Amino acid sequence: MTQTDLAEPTKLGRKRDHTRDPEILDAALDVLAETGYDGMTIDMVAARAKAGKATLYRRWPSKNELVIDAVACMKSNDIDYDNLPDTGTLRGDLIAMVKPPSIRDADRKMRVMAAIVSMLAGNPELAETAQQALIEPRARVNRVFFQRAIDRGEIPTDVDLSMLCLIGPAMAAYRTLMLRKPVDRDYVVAIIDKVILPAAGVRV
Amino acid sequence: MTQTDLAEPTKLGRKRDHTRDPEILDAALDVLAETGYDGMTIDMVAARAKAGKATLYRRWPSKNELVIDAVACMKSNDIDYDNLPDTGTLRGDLIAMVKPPSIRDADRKMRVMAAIVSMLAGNPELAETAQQALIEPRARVNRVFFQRAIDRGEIPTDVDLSMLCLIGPAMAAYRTLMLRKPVDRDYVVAIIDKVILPAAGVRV
DNA sequence: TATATACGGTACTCTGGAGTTCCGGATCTA
DNA sequence: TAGATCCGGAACTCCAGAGTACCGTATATA
Repeated sequence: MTQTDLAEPTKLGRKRDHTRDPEILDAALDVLAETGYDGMTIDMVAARAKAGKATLYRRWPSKNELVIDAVACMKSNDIDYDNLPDTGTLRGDLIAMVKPPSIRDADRKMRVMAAIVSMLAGNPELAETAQQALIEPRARVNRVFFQRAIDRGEIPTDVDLSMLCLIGPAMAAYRTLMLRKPVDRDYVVAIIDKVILPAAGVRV
Repeated sequence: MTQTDLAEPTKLGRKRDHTRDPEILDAALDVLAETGYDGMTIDMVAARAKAGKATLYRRWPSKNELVIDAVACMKSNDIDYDNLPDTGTLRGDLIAMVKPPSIRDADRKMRVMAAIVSMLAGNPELAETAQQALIEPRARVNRVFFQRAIDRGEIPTDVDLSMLCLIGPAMAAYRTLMLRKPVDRDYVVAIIDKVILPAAGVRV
């Protein structure tokens, strides 16, 4: 086999340790959430990940690509759509999603969203990534719950699903980003009971 | 009268043309909405206002103070709280606020909010200014409408006013900042009919 | 073993933007 | 009129941060 073989270059030298990728991306998310996009520096990320700056630039060509990858990786360890809670009532299902780890995870996502909101307009790739990683997963869970409620006859069949799915995320985002108040369990329950369920037309 | 008189220095020289202040602040808001806080440069603002950079630094000590003043000045030409529409129904009052100029104004406020969201955590003064100029005015109008509806017996007396007032702003902000879709008249009417009025407990 | 690449770490270059200074001209007071 | 301060505009200093280069060391292949 020659060195000019196209299919198998068979790299020489020490191999890149890809187990560090998630650690670096996680550090990037921490810094991003704390300081915002422009406040975040590559040195901060490298220091937090206990890595060299060159190591980061070997893996991502620029700060922008690193941030996009970091945002994208928030999607994975998220939700198992095949094993969502199924309590038999819409309220039960919605409340079941309000657990401390879920809240903490959502809070971090909010802060990351705050950090990149002003970039979305001029950065379509980042916008698309944020949509897929931060927006869509939560809406998807809600769609499952509302569809079940429709199938059970718990809520009318003519409700506006896309609108209903957004109420929770919208209220939580507004409280975090604009009002800068904590989204705790009591607040989420209040949103469910006072806004979402009435809007869904649940019998009271 | 000596020059060392404390009360009346009686400034010499050409006087500062304060009619330019609003023009400069308005230019700052345009640039802010278009490029975000960090994307905005003093040169951009000066160029758009057809002013010299020194003129800006004569009036505001730093970029941060300029932005705070610009955000604060969005509060004024806003709403006449003594002459709010009074149609006799909650729905009528809410719909009456959905006019093209009001929508355009709200859209600009949203973009400015997007531009500064990531700064709020580390900039309490800016956060307070944004609260007073962008958040509170709209909530205040809503409170008037909902209180009237309570007084008329149109909605229950035990509704959560503070929660109700946030639904509209939260849904509109989410759609603009996160989903990056336009908040047009149809969408606002849909929010009112499908979410706000059911949550308020209006008889249907 | 010789070579090539990864590693953490440090020092470097380069660019853009905040803030300052100065200019010629205009406008104010004494 | 003389001195002071404004104006728009241009040139300047200064610095932080993106990205690059190189070090000594570690780990891979041939």
